[in-house]
Amino acid sequence: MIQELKNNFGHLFEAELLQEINQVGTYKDVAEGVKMMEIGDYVRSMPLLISGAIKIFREDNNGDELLLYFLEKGDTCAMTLTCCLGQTKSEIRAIAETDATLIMVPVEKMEIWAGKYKSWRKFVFESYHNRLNEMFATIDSIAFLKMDERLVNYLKEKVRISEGAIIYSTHQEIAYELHTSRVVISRLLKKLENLNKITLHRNHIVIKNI
Amino acid sequence: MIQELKNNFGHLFEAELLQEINQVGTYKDVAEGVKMMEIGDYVRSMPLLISGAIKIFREDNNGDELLLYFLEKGDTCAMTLTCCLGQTKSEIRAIAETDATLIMVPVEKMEIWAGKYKSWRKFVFESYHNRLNEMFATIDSIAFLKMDERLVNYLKEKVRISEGAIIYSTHQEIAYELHTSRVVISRLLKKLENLNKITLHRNHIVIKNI
DNA sequence: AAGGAATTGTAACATTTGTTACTCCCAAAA
DNA sequence: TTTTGGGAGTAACAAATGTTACAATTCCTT
Repeated sequence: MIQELKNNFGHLFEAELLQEINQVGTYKDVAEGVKMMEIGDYVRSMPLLISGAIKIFREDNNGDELLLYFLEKGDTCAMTLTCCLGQTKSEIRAIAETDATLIMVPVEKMEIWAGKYKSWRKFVFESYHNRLNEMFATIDSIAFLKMDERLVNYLKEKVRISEGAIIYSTHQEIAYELHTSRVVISRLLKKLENLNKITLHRNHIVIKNI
Repeated sequence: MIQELKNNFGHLFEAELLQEINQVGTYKDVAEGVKMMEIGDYVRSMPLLISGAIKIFREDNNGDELLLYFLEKGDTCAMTLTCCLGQTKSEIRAIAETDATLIMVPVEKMEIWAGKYKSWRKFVFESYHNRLNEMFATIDSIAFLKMDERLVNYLKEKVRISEGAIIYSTHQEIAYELHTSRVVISRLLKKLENLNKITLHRNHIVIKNI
């Protein structure tokens, strides 16, 4: 594990901290599609993402979902950070977008390290900063953009995350994540296909030049 | 100033930290309507809000605004926190919603105190947590609610912040903050008036039973 | 007092988004 | 092979929101 740690967090943390993480952290593999955290859950450990991607959702009272953002290699979950300290429930749902590997760190360490290591503080603050910025991007998207532009951004993000030009999603799944209806997504996707930006297939979409 | 500090932050910080804040912080009064931070600004000091309320805006490329949330007594600005450390620009605009008083703390202290005082770390983490939760509320609002419900929530929040049943805003101002058009707001306000929940006047709105 | 700007009310219409209903197609299961 | 269910295409319609236009009112300035 220490090697994985160095590869992904070596530039952030000093050797001593890496060593501590190595001692108390536990390795964890998560398969694509697995729910890693549910709204209302209490959090007992803090994830450091080594590989793969996690998608973070918000849900309203009617069970309607909205994709907020993705976590990637080198990220951690900002919600976890304060949930630990404050003993509050999770406000979000986390689902593995791809197969992922993480290191789980016991929550007690988080606060201890924050007092002990400047690099850890920097990491935690930057995590918050990144998450806030992603929330801003999400808000910009839903507040200022129309659904067709939101869809294009979504497709771009999916391509970036999956590192391939094929998106394996159904129209219904996309509709859930953007909080709209399947018919609306089908309509807009068809427009994009007519513009020669994508090609549509059953269960997958090929991105050509978005 | 030390007395103001004790009143507003005494339950959070130990005496030694209060003393430090008192030594390096400077008092600042801000009049209602004054712009306190602009998008793109670099931040050099961190505000601790003693009284009054600050409204935080997001803006898109076309200059369209959206109200994100309010800061109140005992709050600080989460953006400032990481902008300081990371030397990044502000992503938001801050405008005094009411007359306000704050204590400005030099940014260098923030990181130093984070290493030195557990209570300061707790304060900073909780600030992030609160801001994230406010962003969630904002996202819920624009993603899941229709404009009439958003408007009602907005009016409730305004009443709460101003601690009075009269809102001194024009329809146009409300439209800007909710990122819609004046006509839409006038239409919805009129409906609320017909439901006997508010009464409309030139330049102000009386909230009866929302 | 007159003029002008800001505020509000309202109608008419356009656009965007959501909903319903039906079709066809494909793939896995029986 | 037939059945079954999910995925996708599309039309028709409904609802929500945005836009334009104009009138009426109030307030401030000249």
